[in-house]
Parts: sequence; structure tokens; C-alpha cells
Amino acid sequence: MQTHPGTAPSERPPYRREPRDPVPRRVRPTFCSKLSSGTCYSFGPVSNNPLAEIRQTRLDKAAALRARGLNPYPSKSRRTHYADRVLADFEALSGQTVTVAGRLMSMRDQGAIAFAHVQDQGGRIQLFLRKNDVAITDPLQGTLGYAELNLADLGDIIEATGTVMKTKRGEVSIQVTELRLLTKAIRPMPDQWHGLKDRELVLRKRYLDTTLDLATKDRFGAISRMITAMRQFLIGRGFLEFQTPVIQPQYGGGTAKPFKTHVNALGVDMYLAISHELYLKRLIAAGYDKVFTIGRYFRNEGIDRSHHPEFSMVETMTAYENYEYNMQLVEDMFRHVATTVFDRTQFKVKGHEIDFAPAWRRVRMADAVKEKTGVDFPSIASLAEANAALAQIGIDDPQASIGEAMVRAFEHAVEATLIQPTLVYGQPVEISPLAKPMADDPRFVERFEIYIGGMECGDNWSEQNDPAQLLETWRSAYREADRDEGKFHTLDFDFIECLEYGIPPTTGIGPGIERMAMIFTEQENIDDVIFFPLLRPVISPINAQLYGIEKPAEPGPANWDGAAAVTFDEFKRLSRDGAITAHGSALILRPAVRMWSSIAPAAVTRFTAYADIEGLLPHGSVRVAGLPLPHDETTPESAVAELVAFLKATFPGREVNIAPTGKAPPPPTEPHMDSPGL
RNA sequence: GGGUUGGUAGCUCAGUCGGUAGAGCAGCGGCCUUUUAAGCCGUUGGUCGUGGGUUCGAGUCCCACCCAACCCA
Repeated sequence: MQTHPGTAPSERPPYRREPRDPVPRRVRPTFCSKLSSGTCYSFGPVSNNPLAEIRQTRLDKAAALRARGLNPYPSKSRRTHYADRVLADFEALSGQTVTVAGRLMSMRDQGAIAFAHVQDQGGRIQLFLRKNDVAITDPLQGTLGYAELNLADLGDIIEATGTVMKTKRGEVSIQVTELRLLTKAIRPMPDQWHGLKDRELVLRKRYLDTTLDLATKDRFGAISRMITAMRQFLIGRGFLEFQTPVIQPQYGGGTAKPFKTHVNALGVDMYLAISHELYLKRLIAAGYDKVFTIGRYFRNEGIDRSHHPEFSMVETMTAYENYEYNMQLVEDMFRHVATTVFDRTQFKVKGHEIDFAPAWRRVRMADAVKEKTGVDFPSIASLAEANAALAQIGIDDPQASIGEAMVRAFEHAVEATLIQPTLVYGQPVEISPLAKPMADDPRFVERFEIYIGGMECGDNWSEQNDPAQLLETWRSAYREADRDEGKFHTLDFDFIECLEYGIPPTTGIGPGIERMAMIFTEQENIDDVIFFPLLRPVISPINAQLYGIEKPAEPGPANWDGAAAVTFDEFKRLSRDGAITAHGSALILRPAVRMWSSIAPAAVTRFTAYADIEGLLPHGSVRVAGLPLPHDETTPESAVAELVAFLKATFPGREVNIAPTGKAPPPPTEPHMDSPGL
């Protein structure tokens, strides 16, 4: 072990500036460490901004490390132990040499000794550094000596090798013999004692929250293990896991507003999945009897404490079984997650103690409604009567069918009362277009919903596999005008065809992972179980300054919708003025050349070219007309060469694609030259 | 969609009646060989969310907007 000879004044760390810089900070220009020969790293002008100064100090330190032959960002670590293993195995490891690595969370410098805490995935462990123990700075060994300890900052990723010991106060520590810096942090960590309190910062910078708040970190770790547990549970019962498409030509399998997207390579609009079940059923048709997917779902609807536009479900399909099989499956799965991941069956949900150990209550929806409201909907013969019954129990909201009236009553009077895990089955056929009717009463279907803590936590049914019935159900609900409004299942004829080949009796479950996570981690806000919740994107003023991001032009895009047609020159002007901005990541050109012949007196053939451009307006396309056509060239590609060059120069970072020629879409109905913003 | 609350230094927060923007942590310069949010001395650091308005004077009062949270629908 090398020892450090001591620190003479001439060996001061190089980033210290002496004498102090006499230049007033507010007017000081961008600087690099004058004392290092390292590369200058500067992301922008150093202003009077304090964060900029802290960053610059740390960049200077990185340069100082380089000047001493140390790479501030090496690729390799020598880690042998995680912190929690060292703490747990102290008796066995005491006196042994170990290497730990992680984020430097605290440093208590006492002169010739220092105490620090390093935090890794497993936990925190204290480092005990003595000047005479720690190897001196050595480029060959990559070690950082005690004399240069202040080149390390809180937040840096470091590695420490040393002997496991206990301090006088009894804390298990590592008496460090070699210290290495693995990553130089440029930004300061938030206050490690208070952590992040600002809710917005917690959500936007979750990685900081999990670093500072170990309860948050544990929570997300538990959610990850929860997903693993469900996967293992299903695989243990003979299920096969499949991937299903997120980008789908239809968005069947549910009624929710979809996210629309565009597939450039195919030149068609598609949708992000609102459901995966039609694909799981195709897998049943493919001959697999037990399948599941852990899928991502996208629903372009509201955001609140229990809804998020992007969420996940573990969705299964089981052939040759019906919904009763699934009631048991889902109950067993919840119990399995509770016991294997959380080691208990009781959880506090919205102030209620929920217990997953007893058998779950199973109740027909009609019976549950009757129990709470006294209204026996199955015995009601007419819609008018049903709506009258609704009004009588205080719901002045007439429904379109007896079944929907019953559901309305259920939502109003029953849902919130279902605290302990409850399986509600026998939903009306009107709201269940994919489910199989019950044999004894076809007004209701073989379907059940899971309720826990008054919250719906999953929807499940025996799948309708009669293609004629399903097509009829879809057709009767479908309205072209309301397409994309999420009011009904779209007409997926490819799936109907699949059913015509025949699939066996099939049933599926789809518990929402976020809802489960809220229950098991006892959270009341969905943002606390989604690591990266959806927020409006913002660039903080400070980052805009540091990274030199200019504010977007204030006038913003013109408020066009539908279509517009402009000349090439006008298009150039509007683009440069910022009235036309790119909306998508790609711009798609549909060039066309129109040819006509004048008849008399001189029979001359004329050509004119135009191109419709998608991706510039929120909806529809811009038609750029009067494109210059090179002499003797009549192909659409040659006509748009100049336009393509202009687009690439004006909207850097956007792909510019030329759609296949031949079939141009119908032209814009009317050019709107008088739109607002022009 | 409606209502309420909040946004001040990198982080956590004060800021009274409208009168020169503060503290702790972090940072920087010192001292300190067993600390536990170490301690002591010194010190840097501000687009008071954005834009208007009122005023001799605005973090504070008024208006609009942005972002977020909470409650309600």
C-alpha cells in the first residue's frame, strides 16, 4: 500500500486559483481552468448564474483530473461488493478487502481524516479515509489521492477499495486504501437532507428523487418485482408470453380515444394500441392455448389521479376455459404477488385495510345493484321503466338501454362500496360487445370486473367467438362520423376473418398494472407508481441559458386546419417567418406533375408541378404549387429537388421523405389563403 | 371543464403595512486524525414563473398567460 508523503503548499490541487480572481464575476467571460492543460468543456457562456458557476467549477475539476492523468469518465469498475452485502456480512467480511462503487452522498472532512457515504443499488456504506492510508494520485492505477480529495464532489460516482471495519461509533465502514473517480458529476445534487419537495421536480426528475428518497426507490423496485412475479406466476401455469403490436391499423378491443400516428414507410395513418386482446385471440387461433402479454396501452383521454394516457396491463387469453376459470386465476395471481413480493396479504387502500387472503366475494352485477338500490333491473321490461327507476334513486341521466341503466346505477350506488376484493360478473350485453352471452340469460354476458378499494382493477370475460354475432354487434354500433372518438369498437374485418376460421372457447384477464401497483405500494396517485409520468414538456429558463436554446418564435404556427395551397416563393417566406413550422418528426412530400396540351392554335404540351407536404400543419397538408420544373424533366422527383433541399435546410432534424408517386391523394378542397396568421 | 393553492439562490424555505432580496444546505477559501445533517472562521451566488398595469418606488397590489399540485365534475 502506498502512502501519501504529505501536502506541501506547492502541491495544492491545481484548480484553486491564487490569488483570487480580481475580475468581477458579472463581467467575467467564459473561462477554462487556467491551471490545467485539459480540454475546455463549456456548454455555454458563464453568466452571473450561480448554477453556471458551480458547473464551471466542476468542469474545471474534471480538467484538473485529466491534467493529472486521471480520466474523469473511465469505463471500468473493480466493484466486488454491494453496500448492503458488506453491512449484512460484516462478521465474515471484517478485515477483508472489498471494493464498493456508487454515488458519493456525503463527505465530512476533518483535515487528515474524512468520512463519506457512498450509495449503490443496495444501500449506503460509510467510507473512512485517512490521509496516510489512501494511495496517492496515480495515473497508472487510476487512484485519486487524499491531497486531491476536493476534486471529488458530492454526486460524483466513485469507487473505493479498502478494509471492512467498524468505527469507534460502531458504524460498519470501509477503511479506504484506494479511491477512484468513476464519473465526474457536473451538476450539484439537491439537498440530500431535504430531498426533492417540489412535486413538479419530483415528477420531472424522478432519477433525483429515487437517489435522495430511498422509499421512492424501493417502491419502484417493488413494482418491477411485481411485474416479474406476475410473469413467473403465469409461466408457472403454462402460459407463453408474446409481444403484440403497439402500432395497429385498427384500435379494436376497447372503446377509448386512440392516439393517431403515421407510418412513413407505408404512407398510412395508424393508431397506438388501446388494447391488445384481438392479437392475443389471433394467438389462440394460431394454436397456443395459454398466452399473455405485458402490454403498453395508450388512451387519448383524461389525466387524473387514477388515469394516465399510457399504462400497462398483463393480459391473458386461455382457450378451452370460460370466465369462471379466470375468476380463480386473477384471485390467485393477486395473492401470489402479495405474498411473494410484499410478504403479506393486508394492504391499506384509501384508508381501508384490504386483505387478499380470504376467498374473494363473487356477485352478479344485477344482484349487487338490487342489494344497494332495491331496483331489480332484470325484471324491468321497458327502457322507460328503467330510466324511471334510475330517476327514483336520484340519477337524472336517462340511458339508451336497460342494460346501460343498470350499469349507471351500479356506478352510482355500488362501485365505491366494493372495498374488499370483489368479482362482479354478469354485465349487460349492451356494454360488452366482445363477451359471450350467458347461456341462461343472454341479456347478460360471461364477464367479470375486479373491484378493490372501490376502484375497478380489471375487466375480464369469456370471449365472443361467433364471427357473425360479433360483426353484427360492431356494425350496429359503428358510426363513421364518430370514428376516432373512442365511442365503439372499430370494424376489424381481419379479426372477423380470423374468427371465421374458428377459435376455441376462450377467456382472458387484464388487470391494470398501475392500479395493482397503487394497491400494493399503498399509493393514491398514479404518478407515484409510474416512473416517468406524462407531463407537458418544458425547457427551464436555466437550461435554455446553459445550453444556448433559443426560444421558439413567438408568432407561432398559423392556425390552419385542413389544407392550404401556396406558391413556392410564398411558402419560403412563410417558413422563414415562422408562420409554418414542422409538427411531426418527418415531412412527407407527395409530388405530382400535371401535364396538359393546349389545342389550337399551336399544339403545345405544358407541364406544371406541385407537392403536398404533410407534417407542417397539425392536420392535413400544405400544397406548394408552381414548382420550377427543370428543362426536359418531367418526373415528380426532379420537380421537388429544390423544395426538398429547402425543407432540409429550413427544418433541420426532420426527415424529409418523398411518398411513392402514382396515386396522389385528392387535392385540398379549397385553398385557404385568408387563414388567420397570414 | 370549474374551483383552490403554489412557483423567491442548484436544493429546502423565510420575506411583516408597498420602501436597499434573506437563512440553512450545497459551492468556494481556511482550521481540524473516529465523524453521523460533524464543528468553527471567512465568502461567492438572484430573470422573485412570464408579460403587462398601478405607483416616486412592486417579490409584495391589479390583469393576462405559463407550469404544477389538490379538490370537484
